[in-house]
Amino acid sequence: MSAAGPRPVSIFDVAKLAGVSHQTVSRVINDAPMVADATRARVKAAIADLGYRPNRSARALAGGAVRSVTVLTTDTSLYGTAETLRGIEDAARAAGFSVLISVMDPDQDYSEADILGRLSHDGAAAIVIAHDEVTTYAMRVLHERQPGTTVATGGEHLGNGDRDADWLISLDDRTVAARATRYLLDMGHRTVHYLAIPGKASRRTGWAEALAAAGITAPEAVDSGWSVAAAAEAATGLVADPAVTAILCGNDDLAFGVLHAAHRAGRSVPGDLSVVGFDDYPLAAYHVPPLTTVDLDFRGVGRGAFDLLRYKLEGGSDPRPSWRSPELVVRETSGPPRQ
Amino acid sequence: MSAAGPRPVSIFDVAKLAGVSHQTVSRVINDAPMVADATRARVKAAIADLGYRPNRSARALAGGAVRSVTVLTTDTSLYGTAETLRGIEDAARAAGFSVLISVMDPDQDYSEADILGRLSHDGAAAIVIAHDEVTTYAMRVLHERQPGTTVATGGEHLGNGDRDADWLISLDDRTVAARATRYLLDMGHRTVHYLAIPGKASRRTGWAEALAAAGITAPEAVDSGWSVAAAAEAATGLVADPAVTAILCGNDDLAFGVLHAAHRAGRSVPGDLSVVGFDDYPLAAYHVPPLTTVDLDFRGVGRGAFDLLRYKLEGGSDPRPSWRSPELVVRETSGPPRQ
DNA sequence: GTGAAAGCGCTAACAC
DNA sequence: GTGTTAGCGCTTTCAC
Repeated sequence: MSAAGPRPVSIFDVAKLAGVSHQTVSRVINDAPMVADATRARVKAAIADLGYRPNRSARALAGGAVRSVTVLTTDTSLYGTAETLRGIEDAARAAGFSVLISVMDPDQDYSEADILGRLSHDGAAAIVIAHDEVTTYAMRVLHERQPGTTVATGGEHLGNGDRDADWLISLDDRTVAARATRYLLDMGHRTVHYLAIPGKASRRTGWAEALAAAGITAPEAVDSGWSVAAAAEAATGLVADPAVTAILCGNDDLAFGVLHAAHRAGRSVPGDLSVVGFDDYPLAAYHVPPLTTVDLDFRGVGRGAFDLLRYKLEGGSDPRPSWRSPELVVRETSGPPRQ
Repeated sequence: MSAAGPRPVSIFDVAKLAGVSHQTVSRVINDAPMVADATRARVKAAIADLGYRPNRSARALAGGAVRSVTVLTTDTSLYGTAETLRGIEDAARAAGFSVLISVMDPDQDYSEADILGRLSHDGAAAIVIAHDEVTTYAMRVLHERQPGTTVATGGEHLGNGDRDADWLISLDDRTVAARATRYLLDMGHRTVHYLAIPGKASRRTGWAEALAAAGITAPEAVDSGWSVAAAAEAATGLVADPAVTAILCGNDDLAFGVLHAAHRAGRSVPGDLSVVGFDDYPLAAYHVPPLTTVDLDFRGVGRGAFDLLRYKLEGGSDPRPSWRSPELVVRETSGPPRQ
């Protein structure tokens, strides 16, 4: 069952074959200058011959550049998380970093030690994709214990205003939630209901603020879980009420759930009911009818998070935000209310 | 910009504080026997006091148990991949393994060295989620070079029959594709068309075989890309043809694309056209109308892949398959053809 | 039970 | 340009 095999080839084997010292081999594999071209060629040949591959553990131990990031998150199959992860990966790969992913259980209680223990070593570079209590806690702990090597994305700001800008990247979903709410109001809806997703407080805030700004008392937000099924369930009361003509949803899964519930309740969309989602899943544009929603550039944010981390780690030029701002995408699940 | 900080606490610091040798500390953190209870307690206290955390690189270098897996794949945001990854993570986490993920570019050409170089060291444990050319190649290379530490999932069998069973885990989508085809035929459709997803040859094969078994000459399969958009585009010809009454799709995204195209073409589902997907996305059941599709237990397969890997690495009891078999889930996008 | 010595594969710092 | 030496933090093996 065990897979021992012969001892893997090391830097010394290469050195011997090439007739140089192991240090020269090290120089070659690290593209260091100060190696004669002829020597370099000889070493490279030996490397190819032997199929030598550097051992990252040894490299890390010896104090070489680390070139790896640990991503902490709770659910890699959620659209937003998956896309953010994708963005991180893309950027990390391009920079020659490897990415470790550490998935936490949203229903478990973690200690500081639990969280720190997920890193491969003390002070290891980390990116937290924060979108719930557990990951928000992880983000706090890591930022406090190792601010120089931690970056987070998606999390709500810690209330430090701009001081968070050097480690926390987030999309301004609050403003765009307000924008979406106003859009519905402007079409003539008397109010807008909100189907809330756990954690994303800023979306709810934006919605409430837009209502307040219009002089409307916000109806009670309805809480839903993350899944389409939970949303369909949570929205049954809402869709059954003829007075409800517009619903803003915490994300597209919830919107799909609402659409399903509305269909079952015999309410037509957008005739009887306008539904607006959040996230712009790839499917949203191809749904029947196509879903009005908010485009959120998760992948861009993931890339941005990695760029920022790398800047903290290695310096270089200040990375400039490279992600799209959230934007309302009006499609066919929204319209003016029926007279 | 740099994040130096004080030297992290090592095993020696703990040893000193606890008044023992570093070796004893090593024993304690590895739960080795042969340590007096009093000593153990003292060491544990020192560990907590100092906030000591073992360095995984050092551990790996020194020949300790590795406890990490590298997952190779191309697209972490595809449903099947994301779910498989999730299954691997769940199982890995439960077993105390950390998971590294290495994303490859589906459009790039890789050499053997490129692939081997993605592992943290020679012979590092790897799981390949194979679903396209690049990952299939990676799976071949790794299996050939380090069969004892490689497991793959999703890939088509290499034609070795049962000999692949100890490293390749795949769902039998061929049989269930045939089953889905027969289901449509049995309802009275004269033939079934197939919208093909790249790579998944066994699904196409199952479809073709079922048709052949019914004495029907298979129509030309229509190739689509992975995205909903590509599918909607690819299916325009199909949905425009009134002779086409049933379409089996390579996955649910493609099915959603077909549904979209059908709607645009003014064909009703399932009245004019039956559509069957593959994968059973969470959304499928809540789509309007709910999508007939095939349930594929990716998460179970991911878990199974990890269990198998661990068995290869550490022995123990032979892991038994723990995933659900693929099954056709009939919902509301399929029915008998109109007379 | 516990400690001392050696070494994993590599890079850093220094010599030449 | 290149080689030598000394660790990185840990686990192993072998003493006691």
